[in-house]
Amino acid sequence: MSTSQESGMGDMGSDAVVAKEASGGLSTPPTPKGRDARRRLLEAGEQLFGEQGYAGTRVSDITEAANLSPGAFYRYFKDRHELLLVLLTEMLDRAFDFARARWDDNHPTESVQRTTERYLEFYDLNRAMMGVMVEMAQNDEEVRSVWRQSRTAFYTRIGRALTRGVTSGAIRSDIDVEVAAELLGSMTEFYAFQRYALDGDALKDVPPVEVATTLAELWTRGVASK
Amino acid sequence: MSTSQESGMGDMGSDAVVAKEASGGLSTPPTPKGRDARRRLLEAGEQLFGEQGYAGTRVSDITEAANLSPGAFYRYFKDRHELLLVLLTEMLDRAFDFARARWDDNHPTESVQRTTERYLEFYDLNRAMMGVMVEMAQNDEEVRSVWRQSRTAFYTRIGRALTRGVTSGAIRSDIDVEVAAELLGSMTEFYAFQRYALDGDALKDVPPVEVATTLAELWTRGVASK
Amino acid sequence: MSTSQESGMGDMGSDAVVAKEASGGLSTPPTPKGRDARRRLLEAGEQLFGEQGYAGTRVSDITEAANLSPGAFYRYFKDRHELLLVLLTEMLDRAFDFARARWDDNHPTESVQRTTERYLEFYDLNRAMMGVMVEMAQNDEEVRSVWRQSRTAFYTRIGRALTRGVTSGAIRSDIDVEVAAELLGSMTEFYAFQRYALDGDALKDVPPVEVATTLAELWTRGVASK
Amino acid sequence: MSTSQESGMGDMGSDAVVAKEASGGLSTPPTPKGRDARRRLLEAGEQLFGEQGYAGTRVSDITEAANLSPGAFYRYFKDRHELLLVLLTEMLDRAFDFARARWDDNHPTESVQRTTERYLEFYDLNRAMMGVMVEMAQNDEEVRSVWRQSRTAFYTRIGRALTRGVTSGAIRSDIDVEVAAELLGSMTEFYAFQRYALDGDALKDVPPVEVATTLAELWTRGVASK
DNA sequence: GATGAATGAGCATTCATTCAT
DNA sequence: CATGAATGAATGCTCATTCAT
Repeated sequence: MSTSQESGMGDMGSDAVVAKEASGGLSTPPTPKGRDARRRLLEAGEQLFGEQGYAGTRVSDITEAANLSPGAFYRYFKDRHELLLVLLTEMLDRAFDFARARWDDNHPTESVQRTTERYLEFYDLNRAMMGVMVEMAQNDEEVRSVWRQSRTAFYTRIGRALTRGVTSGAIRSDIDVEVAAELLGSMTEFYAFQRYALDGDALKDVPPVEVATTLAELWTRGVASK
Repeated sequence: MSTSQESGMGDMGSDAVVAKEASGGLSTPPTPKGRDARRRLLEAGEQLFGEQGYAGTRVSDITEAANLSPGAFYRYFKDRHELLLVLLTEMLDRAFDFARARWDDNHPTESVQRTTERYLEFYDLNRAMMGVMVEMAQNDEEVRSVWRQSRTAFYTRIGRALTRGVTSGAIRSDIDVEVAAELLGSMTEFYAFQRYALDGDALKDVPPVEVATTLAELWTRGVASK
Repeated sequence: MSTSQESGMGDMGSDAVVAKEASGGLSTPPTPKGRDARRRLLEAGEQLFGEQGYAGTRVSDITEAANLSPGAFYRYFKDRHELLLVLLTEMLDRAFDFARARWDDNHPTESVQRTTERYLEFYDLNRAMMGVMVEMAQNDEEVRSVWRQSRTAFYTRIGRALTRGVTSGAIRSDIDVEVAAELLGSMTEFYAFQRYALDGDALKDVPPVEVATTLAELWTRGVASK
Repeated sequence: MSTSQESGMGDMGSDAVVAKEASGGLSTPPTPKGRDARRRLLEAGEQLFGEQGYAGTRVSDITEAANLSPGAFYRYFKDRHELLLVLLTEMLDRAFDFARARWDDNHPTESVQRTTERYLEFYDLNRAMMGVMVEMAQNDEEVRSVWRQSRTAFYTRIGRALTRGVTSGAIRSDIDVEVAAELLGSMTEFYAFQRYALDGDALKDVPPVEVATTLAELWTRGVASK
């Protein structure tokens, strides 16, 4: 019989995406003053990239918002692009951890629902940067790469849960687990993307909880009436 | 009893997205020479936007590829952005028509599978422009708008099929049809997006047909074993 | 017996240094207007590089002097550096032709003197750009290269004259013709350089003609009294 | 009768160029630690200016190579330019001393040869900084000045030797001693410059000794066969 | 219809130098 | 003595767009 366990979806967790910031600027300034400046740049970058997109944000916008001179930026980041990568990498790492929820093999529907809620919540909170990531992925191999790694980590986690479900008999054994994991993950991710990033949540009066419920239902039982 | 009918998924089709090109350039040049020039610009634009993204494609790249001088561009399009919109609009219209498949209420799984296959095929063929659309949607309300209309048309079509299924008893009546339609559509769309536009199809050895099958299965029966 | 002949010093002439300007901008604009603009940029560049050095001359200085907008520059030259190369190449070609003088094997001293006078005259006229060339040669391999080719052409020409002199018995046969050619050419070149480019001619009250005479004497008879 | 004497070429030597470093930084720091830091900066500067040119060398490059923080530089030198001047001045002083050789009025050819060998050797050793000096002379009056003073010292030394030679009858009295001195010095200097600084010694298989011999021959006897 | 010359705003980045600690 | 954070002026280059021919 299956047991309730912590993080049934796997633990590729925190190191799924490797930090990458050594190249140009100081990732860990030696003095408190420096660390503070770096932090302010990070915050300003997230804010502005989110509001105006990557292309629409000038380095000088960022330094201004961080109360620094233009030149100071380059002490901490090689260029605008490196700042973006740091921001995205950190966000994806947080997403992976955030969406991790207690998984109960005996109640897969509820488990999916819980995870989905968490995911939607995170997406809602980070919708702006998610949009930036999508924007950039098209022409930027590095962004594509960090995103791909993150998705892979998610799909792997889902795949493990499915596999365990197949073993325990809770999940049908006639489906391609890997493909199913990608499809199910895609369903959640793109729903979130279009709801929060693309449509700006404007017309959606359906509460996320209900979406999570429906999604969990579809996940586990499909649309068939029997 | 249910009947087999053309386009069970709805018919918001061709006029779902309204052509929009009257503002600046001649959408239908009077002379054959002019029509040819315009066509060449359209082709060059699709080619280059797809290869290098919108931001990475200069007007002069396009006119060069179309064997025209830079100035000539503005006889046919108000600006670079209008060309993009024309291209996207036409593509989305074609997508909607292309993915339309005979729908059999008695065999929903097969119907979904057929439609999905068509959709993936279209996406594969137009992956480059799909990527451009995603890139642009982030910061461009007009692009967001044409895309949203297109998605809405799709979801509506799916929703109608679900409603008909509920009526006929083939589909569970306890789900939110609208949300379900969005989720199911999202699953397909994002899978296609990440497979073709983001990952470049590189590592995918699973044939699209199999994906369509799995997806149709999940659609109709979910993952639950019983 | 030796004969008087045209250009006894050789004829590596006009193609000693190959023009190189195809890379970035239009070396030959199709319209007269364009050709005129390019010419104005060339003239302004020569003027300003000469007056303020390469490093001290901004592209905007040049376009301003040429009555053009900053952007226009790049229609005709890839960048500031290409303009410099065009200017230097053309100047060195002219120098080689300019310094060519009728050479009389029976009167080597007079021949050297004539050539030297011409050379000094040319240097005087082009002192500014000569200085720029020297400035740039230190860190710019391309400049070094065009200069080296030009010097080589000169030394070869001198070497031929010496060889012919050896054959005719007018020149000692116990010297290394090649080394001698380099040394003799160096003497002239550096004298000109320090006189015109470095010292600005300020303190020199010795007329060039006298210098040419002395140099020709040293050339042919050295300093020994008998 | 002529006598063999030390440094027949004159002794404007060591003080020909006045040290100039009082303005901004400590030319002689009080503590051993400070003296060491200053020395390291000097060494790093010579190294880097030589390798990358003046324009290509940042203050931070120098301080980094010297294991100091950027700010520390300004304790020892007013600015980057002052460091250069100190370096050049010292080098030119050393050059003047180094090239000094025993002069024998009875054997002028050998004396010239010896001096030339020494000069070429020094140039070879200091080619990098020589190149920097040439680079800078174009636009920097101070550099021009220290160089001019150094050359003048050399030419004066040569001129004295010539004058003495005229007096003793070893040298023709019909030449302009001053001009001849400049020309002869130029010949050596520019040969060295183009050989070591410009062409990088790459293609030169003629050993310096042979060059010195040929040069001494040309110097004393010219190219005329009798 | 087409050309190509001209525009000029826009922006990332560098680096010598200063200064608080 | 030394550090390292901060400055901010300076500038080359791009490219969408206009317009005279």
